[in-house]
Amino acid sequence: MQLATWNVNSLSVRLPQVLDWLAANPVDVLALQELKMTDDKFPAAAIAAAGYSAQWFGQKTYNGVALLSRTPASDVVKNIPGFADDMSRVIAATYALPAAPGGAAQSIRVIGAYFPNGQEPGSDKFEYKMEWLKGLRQWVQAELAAHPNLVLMGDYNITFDDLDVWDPVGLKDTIHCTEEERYHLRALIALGLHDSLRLFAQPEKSYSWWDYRDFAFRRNRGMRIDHILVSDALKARATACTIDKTPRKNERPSDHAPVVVTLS
DNA sequence: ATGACGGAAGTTTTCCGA
Repeated sequence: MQLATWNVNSLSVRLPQVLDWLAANPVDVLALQELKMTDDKFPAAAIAAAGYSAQWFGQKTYNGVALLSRTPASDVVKNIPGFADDMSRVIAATYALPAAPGGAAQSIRVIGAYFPNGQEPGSDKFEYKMEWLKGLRQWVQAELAAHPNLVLMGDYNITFDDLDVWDPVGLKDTIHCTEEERYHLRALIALGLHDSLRLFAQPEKSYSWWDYRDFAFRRNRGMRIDHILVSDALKARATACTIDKTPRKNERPSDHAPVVVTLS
């Protein structure tokens, strides 16, 4: 089974690339972020024609998340229960999980999330990011208790450490790299989650986002801010995790690349 | 120090992203 996450920076613009990518990478579940469209504009028919069912949660202009899947979703939740939010940032669903060898059929809980950007430490948007992170953690803790097989994936807008940053000195304490943000990321890990990418050997300077400006992709000046966190039970089944830079080489790319995890 | 690029809204310039 494969699951992936991709911030597409406008699904209207990127739909052909998403369909091309799915044709080449027929993952079981794909979480999308930054749809930047209202729900009535979601291209459900084109996605169904590609063999995927979809759950989506959009809004005008900004944000918006979706889950595309080979099998139907159940128990869909939009945004964080108990955390009032007028932005569409979270969508969760449950899917059938193929039984492990000799085991019984199971289910997998998938949470796709577009974490707040935060703009600048000390700003109102940064404060909102901190409150959102607290609300998310409280809810994910309860979800983990209910669902041993859990994946939390999306655009976290946080780096774990210097390895995730092309210029850790120049970008020290700037947005995505502050100690406050990283505290919250480690707190998610402390719930019993694991950073899929670091379970496996990776190329040096592996990033998932590059600025559109200044030839940042060509110079590999990026950050790793898109993550797939898996629960203990799924860590035992994880066999690979990769960042696919191929779509970032398209003519009109998203600024993010997809991240893919493989489970046995 | 600033802006660079890209998208949306919407109409010419502004907000926002990361």
